[in-house]
Amino acid sequence: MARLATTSDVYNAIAEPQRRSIINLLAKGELSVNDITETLELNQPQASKHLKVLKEVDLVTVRKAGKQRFYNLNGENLKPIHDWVMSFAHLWTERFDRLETYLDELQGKE
Amino acid sequence: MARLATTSDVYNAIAEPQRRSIINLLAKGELSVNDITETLELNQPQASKHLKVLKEVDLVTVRKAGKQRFYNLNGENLKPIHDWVMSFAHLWTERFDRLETYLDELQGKE
DNA sequence: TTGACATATGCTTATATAGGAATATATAGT
DNA sequence: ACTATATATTCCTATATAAGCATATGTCAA
Repeated sequence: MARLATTSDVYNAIAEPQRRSIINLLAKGELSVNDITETLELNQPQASKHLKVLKEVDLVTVRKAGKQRFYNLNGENLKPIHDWVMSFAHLWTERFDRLETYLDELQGKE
Repeated sequence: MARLATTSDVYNAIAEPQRRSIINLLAKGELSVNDITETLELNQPQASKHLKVLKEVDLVTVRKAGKQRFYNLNGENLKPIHDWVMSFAHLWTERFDRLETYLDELQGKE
């Protein structure tokens, strides 16, 4: 078997550099396919394809407006990755072990 | 072109579920190839191959001891991913915006 | 050296893309 | 209906694996 389909796995979805670039762009606010295409200097079909992958793992949502489709980042679905990577943060920052406690406080979990 | 080679990109290296499992295991301490093979119920060659990929992106290091090779997690190289994902953390936690400041303090960057 | 154990590498196969080009679909305006 | 614009989809190709299997390499012990 080959690698898992990107459409079934957020980790695979963000493994593609241009998809990360798209995510970076969308973090600033919604953009049309054309905006993304031009900013990243992609071919339009490529942009649509990457957006499709991101949509399938629910990392983005679409808003229809006339001829255009405005894509929005659905960043919450990066949280599992965040949580996973965070569990290793203590490896590069000794004082990071206080972080978890801090985060709990932040979220009011006490 | 197809996807970027896993050997050149940490994001691709961790896109493979079993490699993440290996990383999870190594987080608790160094393990031999055999330990990993048995714990994850892999074929020995597969374990070696995954470890090779992880080694090539410098996510693990090896310690030779007789016939065995003990692999150690080199978690610092997960930091770029951590940093990237962290930049979206405010999207799922409103009060997360205080986090960056906190992290700077933690690391003494002021 | 011979044998046993531990690990790495090579080969083959099936599959999953990513990109390019062409085309299809959708929507708005005239 | 016709046209222009915006976006999505299809087909094709080259490439990158991941797994399975066989085999090679490395190391220790008798």
